[in-house]
Amino acid sequence: MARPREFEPEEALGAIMGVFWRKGFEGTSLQDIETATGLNKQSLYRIYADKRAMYLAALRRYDETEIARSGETLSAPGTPRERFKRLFDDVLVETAEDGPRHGCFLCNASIDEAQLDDDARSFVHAAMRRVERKFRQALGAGDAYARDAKLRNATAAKLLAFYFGLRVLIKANMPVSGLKASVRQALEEIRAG
Amino acid sequence: MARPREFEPEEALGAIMGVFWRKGFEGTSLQDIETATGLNKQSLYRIYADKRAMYLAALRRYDETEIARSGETLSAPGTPRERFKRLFDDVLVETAEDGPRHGCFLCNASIDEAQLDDDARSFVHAAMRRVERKFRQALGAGDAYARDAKLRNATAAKLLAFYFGLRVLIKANMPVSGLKASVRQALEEIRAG
DNA sequence: GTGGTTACGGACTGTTTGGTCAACAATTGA
DNA sequence: TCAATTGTTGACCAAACAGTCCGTAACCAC
Repeated sequence: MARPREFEPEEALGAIMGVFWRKGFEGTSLQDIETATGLNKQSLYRIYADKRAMYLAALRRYDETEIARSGETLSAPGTPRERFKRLFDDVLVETAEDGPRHGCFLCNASIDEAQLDDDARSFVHAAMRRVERKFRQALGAGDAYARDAKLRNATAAKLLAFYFGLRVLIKANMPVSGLKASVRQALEEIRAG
Repeated sequence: MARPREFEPEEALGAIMGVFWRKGFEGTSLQDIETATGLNKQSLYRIYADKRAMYLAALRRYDETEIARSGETLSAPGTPRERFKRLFDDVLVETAEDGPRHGCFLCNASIDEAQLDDDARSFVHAAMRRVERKFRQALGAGDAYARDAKLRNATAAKLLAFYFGLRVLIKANMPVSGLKASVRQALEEIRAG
């Protein structure tokens, strides 16, 4: 019937996610997206209505890949402390490899918020709430937290703040030794068993 | 000798700080700055070489006002726990008044980082380190921390991550009740005396 | 007052922005 | 082979961008 597409939209979305993640919404130009995907505007606009739709799709993709991966890390077997140790260790890997420190796309997006539309803003908010719920579930693997919902929720919120703060500090290039020490302490405060 | 200035540069800088704080570097146009200050471009460019110089000046102003105020909050008398309670309560005030949730300008700037020059990046980094030192000093008011430098530094780094994360969560409009509970728990974990 | 000097404000510039258009190329079904 | 349909491409657009220029207004010393 018609000419088939010469590129893979899913691959392109990966590249779009990467560039928005690194440079933010306002900081990314269509030119940047063309370069990152290897496509030109017309092909992009055939798939997405406008730049904001691309950004929203990038957020969704981030949620489906990175956030989902963190969710799996947290839901794999182990005590709460072991689970969060895995999560934090994954984050600290970013500091080891001497590449650019992206930070957390959700976190970055929520700070771009001023120039975001309502759709993106509420998506970010919802995604953060999902992460919080994952944190609660992971804590629920420990007796102390399984018994006490109030303690579980407060601890989840505290760890969520610590988690996002950690990613900001990593992005701001703070010394790794201090960050590792802070993670060690945060983990110790999670009740054993 | 010559015509005197009709505006107060210090006042204008306050307005510049406000707009960059709210909208970020890329998100703020010269037009926005003109509106915020009530000045026109020519008067602005007479004081600052370019937009980046304005941003850097805004960061400095933030450091001299907001960060300095937090420093005073932390260095006023009291146990470490009391001191951090004052700091966190100040932050939570932002959630009560139903205005826009600015977040922390340092935090916002470190995420804008991609499009920042080296001067701004290193200024943000240095300011964060100063905040960290203030945290350490505040902890030093408690015997347990005064005795154990390693514990003090790890706790300071942990509280720093929690603090920045809290500000991100506030900006992302997370429910206040959870944030308050997380603060309560973070404070409880600070050793008494 | 007058001359020298400085501040101000609007008009202007070249570039980049997000987004569109129309011509061309390639593939399919008949 | 030929129409119909779709993908790709580079040219194009108006608006917004950071930054500049210059004529005019206001002030000071004298």
